[in-house]
Amino acid sequence: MRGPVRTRTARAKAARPSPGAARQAAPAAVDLGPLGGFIGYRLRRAQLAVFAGFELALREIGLTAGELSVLVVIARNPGLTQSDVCAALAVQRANFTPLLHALEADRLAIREVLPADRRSNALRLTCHGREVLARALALHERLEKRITACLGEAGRTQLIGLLRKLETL
Amino acid sequence: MRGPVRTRTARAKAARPSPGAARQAAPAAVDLGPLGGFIGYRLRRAQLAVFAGFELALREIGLTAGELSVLVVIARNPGLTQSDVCAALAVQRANFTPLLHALEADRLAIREVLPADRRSNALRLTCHGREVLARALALHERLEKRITACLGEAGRTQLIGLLRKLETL
DNA sequence: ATAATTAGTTATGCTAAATAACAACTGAGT
DNA sequence: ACTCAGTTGTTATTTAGCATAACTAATTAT
Repeated sequence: MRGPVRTRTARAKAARPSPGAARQAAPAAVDLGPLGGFIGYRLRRAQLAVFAGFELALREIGLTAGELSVLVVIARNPGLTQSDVCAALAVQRANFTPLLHALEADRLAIREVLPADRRSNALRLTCHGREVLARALALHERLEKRITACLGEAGRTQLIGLLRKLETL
Repeated sequence: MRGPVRTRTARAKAARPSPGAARQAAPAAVDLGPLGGFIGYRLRRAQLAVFAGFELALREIGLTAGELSVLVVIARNPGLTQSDVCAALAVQRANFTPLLHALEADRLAIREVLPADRRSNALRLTCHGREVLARALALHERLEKRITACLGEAGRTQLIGLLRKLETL
């Protein structure tokens, strides 16, 4: 069963110093060479950290980053079709279907067949969906706060600007 | 067979205007709402673009981003163990094994059992590996050039600094 | 009508990433 | 010398993200 509130895998095993632990010699500081200057590498490492933070922040709601993004877009643009959302978020239509069905199964969103064009569905949030979204956004806000604390307000704004430019590469 | 030069999937289908093409009404500009300010979202979009650029740039060599990063690290730090590389690149040891074996099968790297500790392997590049790495780095340079053209030299430096900060979130 | 397109779906494959379990090996303490 | 906890690399398995091809149903152009 996949309710709107899902508990992910329980992590955190509390790494004890452990008695017979062989104390690691200083990690020897591996030289990354040119890799450290690769934007792609830095993006991957940063994304790993941010996504870990995301999962931590939204654990109690149990929404995926992808699911949250879809909820936000539907909330802001009720009546969009699946293709519209897919185009907006750069998701393949084929991959969007199961994601949306999951949201529907959780009673967060509904697909409404349009009489005008019976091929496409108008997407809307349920009341419950709006509530969950509001909670999720509040939780997510904490993550962004953490990021702002890490980068500074100016740094955060700069970063977004730079990443947006990269998207048009 | 998986040679050092692999041709990935052939894309680029040249979207023709096509005769009976229904001219899309203006895409209606979906409102992303707060999503546009999510660092995680921006990271994903940027990474998509950069990785697409990576694949394009390295197509003729056929190295994965992960593979290239491993080659760079081994080249710079000959004799590292698998665990060392994994720690340096934030890769699971279990996932590293097949990656390394692929590099070995392509005669780019070798595993040398240490008499001192017969559990671990010292990793080195073959001559061929060094050659391929040099070519790969040259090709990758083009990508970084494109990125610099997109962000400016200052922007590129800023971005790397900001992403590094994010890694420690 | 008929041909071409579009919207959504299904099936499938690939890669990255995570986890658990295991054998071989090491080293520290008794 | 021996035990035992810990490490190294491996295998197997699972999951998520992204991609492509092929299909149905509905729509539009000619």
